[in-house]
Formats: sequence, structure tokens, C-alpha cells
Amino acid sequence: MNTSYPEPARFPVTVDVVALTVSAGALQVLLITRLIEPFKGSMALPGGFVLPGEGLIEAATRELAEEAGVAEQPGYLEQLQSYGPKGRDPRGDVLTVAHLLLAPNFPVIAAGSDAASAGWYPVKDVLAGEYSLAFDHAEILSDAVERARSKLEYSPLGAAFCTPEFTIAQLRAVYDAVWDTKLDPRNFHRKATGTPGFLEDTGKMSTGEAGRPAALFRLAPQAHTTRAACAHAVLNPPLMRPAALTGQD
Amino acid sequence: MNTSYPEPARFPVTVDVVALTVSAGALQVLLITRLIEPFKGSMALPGGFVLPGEGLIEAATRELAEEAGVAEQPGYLEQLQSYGPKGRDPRGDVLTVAHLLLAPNFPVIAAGSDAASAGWYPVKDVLAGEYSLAFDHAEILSDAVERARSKLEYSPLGAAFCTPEFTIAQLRAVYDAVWDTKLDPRNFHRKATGTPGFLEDTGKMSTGEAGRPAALFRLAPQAHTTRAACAHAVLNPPLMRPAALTGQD
DNA sequence: TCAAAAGTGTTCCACATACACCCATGA
DNA sequence: TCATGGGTGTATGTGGAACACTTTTGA
Repeated sequence: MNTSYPEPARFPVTVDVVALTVSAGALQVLLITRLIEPFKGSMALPGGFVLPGEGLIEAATRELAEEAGVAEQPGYLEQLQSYGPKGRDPRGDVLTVAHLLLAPNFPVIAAGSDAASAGWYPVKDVLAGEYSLAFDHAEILSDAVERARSKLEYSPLGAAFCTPEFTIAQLRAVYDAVWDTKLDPRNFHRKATGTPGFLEDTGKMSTGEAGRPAALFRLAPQAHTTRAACAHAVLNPPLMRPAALTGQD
Repeated sequence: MNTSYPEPARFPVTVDVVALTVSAGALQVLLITRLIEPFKGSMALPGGFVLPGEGLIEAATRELAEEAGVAEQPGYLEQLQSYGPKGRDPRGDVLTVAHLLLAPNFPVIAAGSDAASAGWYPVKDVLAGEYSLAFDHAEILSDAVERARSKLEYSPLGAAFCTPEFTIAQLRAVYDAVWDTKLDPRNFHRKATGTPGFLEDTGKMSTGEAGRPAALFRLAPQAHTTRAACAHAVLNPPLMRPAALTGQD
């Protein structure tokens, strides 16, 4: 740590949030339309400058509230990665710390103070380049999606996409959407319910749907990652995604 | 991204490097002794302020050179995580971006401009609190070690701890040191050589040691993560560490 | 009665584990 | 010739993949 004064350089620091949800059977990302330069009119991840005396998660939470109208943190939020000061903002060196939010579908307000049209967009289309993203947000989104995909393998965070009580089929729909697979319902059921420390039976049943009613589950207490505390719960053995999807071999 | 001027706050940004290596059968971390306040006299991770116009990896590489006398990057370097401006430096808000370096044992110079006694220390002892670390470096080290441990499972980065050509036994010694295990030599041999896209036989043999000479291997071209390019090579199926070591269950 | 979805049982096979055994070197 | 470590073969067990089959609802 070099403190041989002269004064160290100072940088503006932003937080960006890749908020992901599953709806309509697909992984969706929260994007806003920029109302100001640079990249006015482009889509972008919600985010903004860190204020003095703020922590990173704190800043990310605040920006989410400001730009998407989210009253309280609707899911699981963790730091993703930093992208760094050189060459990513036409105004100069800006460091951004990207975050990942996994949440059940929540409503977003139409407009905030400096962003409009917050809304959900299918990740598949966004990554395919159908919308032009500001800054290096396309790269950030791509990294975030890969992180989310691998998180589902070895952590109970798939449940972060579900409401507090959910059926196995709803959880499986999350995995299918995030991994873009069609997992076998029977094997998934056995694996999910058989993994110790993952799910807890509420005793209640779903109703109203076609077919036989399904048991409702919640996250087991020891896996409670939604509230920040212990985000380190691990599924052992992991729920492996089919090898074809890990990007090689 | 909130650019509703007033000017955004600016923060000093540092990079810290958790440089890990394996020697004497144990995982070791590179620490320096601080010559200046704050935490004068404490041990710390090498690191320092990011300069204008620098990228993060660039800054980490430079600091490693300055504080440990490393001419060129001796191994695999990747970003670990950022630790947030609030409450980690007595001088005020400082954001640090921690990095992880996995490298074969390399010599470090005794002193730099603002750090002395750069040297390798057993991770086990450091995590046990035998040395007092500056700032939140103990937390950073702990996160780094956990990252390194899981990296070995699903990536070919164990080889980053080895010289360019190595025997299976040397590679196994890396896994044993990082995971604090004693893997079965025979099964490890089969698994390592049998994993497609991991190792490549050089045709050469080791000599001089006791026992039968061992074949020398190198990282397969498609797994070349040492040169930054494709750090995303994946071992499939992974080399699982014994369940007892994942910290639960 | 039929379609649809939940949930169980069973078979098959890949692979991790454990370990017997042989090979090639230095002392 | 013995000790040491390299490397192969093989039996056993666990768990994932595939799928037949039963259960329980809505239409």
C-alpha cells in the first residue's frame, strides 16, 4: 500500500446491478433507458455513483431503489466483479463494482430521476445484441449470467428466484430457464428433496393448477442466503448442469 | 448511473495481491512488513494505489513488481473481489480491489521503496492469527484461499503452481497442499491424465529422484490459463475435493 | 374418463474409492 | 537386493440418467 505522499489519485466509483429474475419461462434482466449523456437513449444496467461513507452493497441497494423503485431488497444480492477505471467511460476513468441480484419477479416503476422505462428484458435477446447497452454493460451482463449459472450448481440460490414458498416444479422451472435446459422432472424432484440442508417441507400443498397438487417447500433454515448472513451454504454433491452447457467438451 | 451533477465523490482506489504458492508441502502467501503508518510494523498483502489511466490487473502487476521485485508476472493473476470504501482504512474511505496470484515458488527481494521483508509465510499460520495483518487483509486472505481451493476443483489452475513441465506427483503435491489432503496417488494419476484437455505428455522423464522416473507433463494448449487469454477452461467432470473439506455437511 | 402434473421404483452405467500388484530407478 | 516412488488393473459402491408406473387433481 503506497502512501509515499504525493496524494494518491482519486476515482469516481459506481455500482451497477445485474438484477436477474425468471418469468415467462426465461431468464430476464432489469434494464433502464438512459435519459442523459453519455449513451443517452441506450439501455443500461441500473447503477450510480457511490457516496462518501457508503459500503458497496449499501450503494447497490440504494441505486436499485432509486432507479427501479424497489422499496426493500427483493432477493439475494452479492458482489460480482469490478471493472476498471481505464477505458470504459468516455468521460474519463471510472471504476465500477458490478453486483448480481437474484430475485423473484418484482414490479419496477416506469421512471426514476435520471432513468426511464425500467423493465425486464429476456437475457437471451440482450446477449444476442438486440439492444445496445451502454458502457461495458454487455460484458458485465455476460459475466453475471455465467456467475448465476454456476451458482445454481453448488448453492441453494436457485430458490432466490422463487417466492418464499414454492413447489419443486417452480424451482425446476428456474433451473430450466437459467441453464436453458429441460431437466427430468422426476430426477430433479428426487435430487432437490434428497439434498440435505436444501429444502424444507411446509406441509402445505399448492392448489388451483392443473394436475395433482404439489407440496410446498421453503429454503431450509441453514441455507438461508436470502438474508445476507450465510451466503456460503453449499450443495454437496452439487446439482450438476449437463456437461454440454459448461461451454466446452 | 447518476450523473445529475453535482460532481460525484471520488475515492482512492488500491489493488492488493494475494500471491499464493506451494512450497515445503504447504500453501504459502507473500507478505510484506509495512514501513509506514498506518499499521506500521504489521504484515500486509502487497498492494498500492491505482494510478490514473491504469487498469486493475495492470496496477496489480505493477505493485507486485514494486513491492516484491518480481520482474514479470510469474503465474496466473485474476481479480478476486472488492472491499468497500467504508470503514477499512483509518485514513478514510479507500476502496481496494483484491487480486489472486497463483504461481510456482519464486524468489522475492528483501525490500522495496515502502515495504521491507517481502517473504513467503504458511497460510495456515497466518490464518490462525500468528501474525497480525493490516487493514482487512486477514479477511481478504481468507476469501482468496477459499477461491483458490475451489478453483482447483473445476479448472486446470493447479498447474499454475507448477513449473512449465511437471510430474503428476508434483501436481498432486499442489492439490494436497491447497486442500490439506492426502489424495490417493494412483487414483489422482488416472484422473489427471484421463481428463481431456488438461495435461499433455512432453515425452520427457524426470530424473535424479529416488524411485522410478516419472513422465513430465505440461498444461494442454487449450487449458493455457497462465497467459491470461482463456481463463475459462473447465475440467469436466471436476476433480472433486473430499466432501469433508467443503466446510459443511 | 381423460389430460396433466406429482411423485416413486427400478435399471443401467459412469465414475470415485480402495487397494493389489508390477515397473523402474537409486542406494 | 531392497527401498522408494511411478504407473496399471480390478473390485466395490454411490449417484446420475432414463424411463415405467402409480397417484391426484381439473376439465
